[in-house]
Amino acid sequence: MPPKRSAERHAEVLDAAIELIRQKGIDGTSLQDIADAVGIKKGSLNTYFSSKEELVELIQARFTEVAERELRLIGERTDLTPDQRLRELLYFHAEHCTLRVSSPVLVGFMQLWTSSSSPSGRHQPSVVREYQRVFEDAVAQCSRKRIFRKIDPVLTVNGLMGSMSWCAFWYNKDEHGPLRPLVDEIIDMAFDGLRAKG
Amino acid sequence: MPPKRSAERHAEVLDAAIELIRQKGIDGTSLQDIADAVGIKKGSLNTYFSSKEELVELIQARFTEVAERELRLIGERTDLTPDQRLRELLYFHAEHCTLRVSSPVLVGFMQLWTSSSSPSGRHQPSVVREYQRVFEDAVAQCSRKRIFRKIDPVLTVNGLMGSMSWCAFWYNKDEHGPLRPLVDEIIDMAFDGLRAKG
DNA sequence: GTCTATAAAGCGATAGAC
DNA sequence: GTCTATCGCTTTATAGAC
Repeated sequence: MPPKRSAERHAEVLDAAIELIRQKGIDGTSLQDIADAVGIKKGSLNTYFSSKEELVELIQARFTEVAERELRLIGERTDLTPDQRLRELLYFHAEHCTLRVSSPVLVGFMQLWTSSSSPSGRHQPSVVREYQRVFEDAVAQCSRKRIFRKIDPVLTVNGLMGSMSWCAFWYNKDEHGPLRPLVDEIIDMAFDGLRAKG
Repeated sequence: MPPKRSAERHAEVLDAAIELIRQKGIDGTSLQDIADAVGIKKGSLNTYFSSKEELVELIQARFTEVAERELRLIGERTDLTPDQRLRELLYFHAEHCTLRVSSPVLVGFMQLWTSSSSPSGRHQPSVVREYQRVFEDAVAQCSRKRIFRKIDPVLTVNGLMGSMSWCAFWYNKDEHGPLRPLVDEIIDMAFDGLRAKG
């Protein structure tokens, strides 16, 4: 394999690793698998990361970065009503779980994501906690504007995000077609149960 | 370690394996771990199963067996209205995912469960498919009795089961207390969106 | 039924030549 | 930047003594 410019190859390695982990999970993906996919030898991988643990951290960082940027963009949209904003947030989550992270690895990421990197303390606010807060705030705002009735935002978000995340388990593009209309219908049903009466 | 009666030891080995896999996942649990937990030597395990793959199949079979029995029992209860029956089914699923199979291993089981053992064909009706059918039938019956409005049972069940399964990710007994009231509240919100108008 | 011992394979990590 | 080669470790699986 001829040498390539570093940045280019670096991205290539990361992409291949993400795709393999998407299919087979972290434990199921060996460095040999990744090297084969890129077309280099296993030993050469240490140019791009010094250990498998570091590789996982790199992927995790990219995953988080993408999510946070998208969430911020949705939050900044002033053309949406609070419930429309919540809908966009939920759809993003469904898409993120379904299309970018497949079910085998979703739990792995959730665990990595949840576990605080700091060893001290027990249950620090983690990245996931902040991620979820965005959804809870959106629900609370819907309640405040009397679009939703008075509900527990945390429990509501847990229920809603479950319906979205679960798409990763049953949704198949070839079988079901585009994801958006399916998710919209699920959200419609859920929102109907949350709306203020009258 | 003194010899024990076969059936007794067999159950002991299976219980230990389930508990370890619950905590650390399938890949994260070695035969050495299981042998240590039972207090026998690794090599002795082949008395109870001939390979790790067979062990996983044994556990999977027990898991499925329990689920099917419980579902059948709920289905036979004549004291429940259709929506109450659906609620019990959903609660069972939440409990099954949350208390009996923890999040690290939930996906593993889902995959094993989903994948057909028969190599021919692509997407046979799997055990999961039949499991889900029970829920779809319960939803359809709610629609027929005009308790719910006219809705797509498949999509509805996917949404509802997602909310239930997701409990495995966020629910913590010490932090949240009993599971039942939380699940009931989520189901209340969801059912409110499904009820027939007027 | 349990043990010891070992085979055979795969893993991540690293050193050193080019 | 890539390769070869190898180390040290863990894994599953198996054979044979007691």
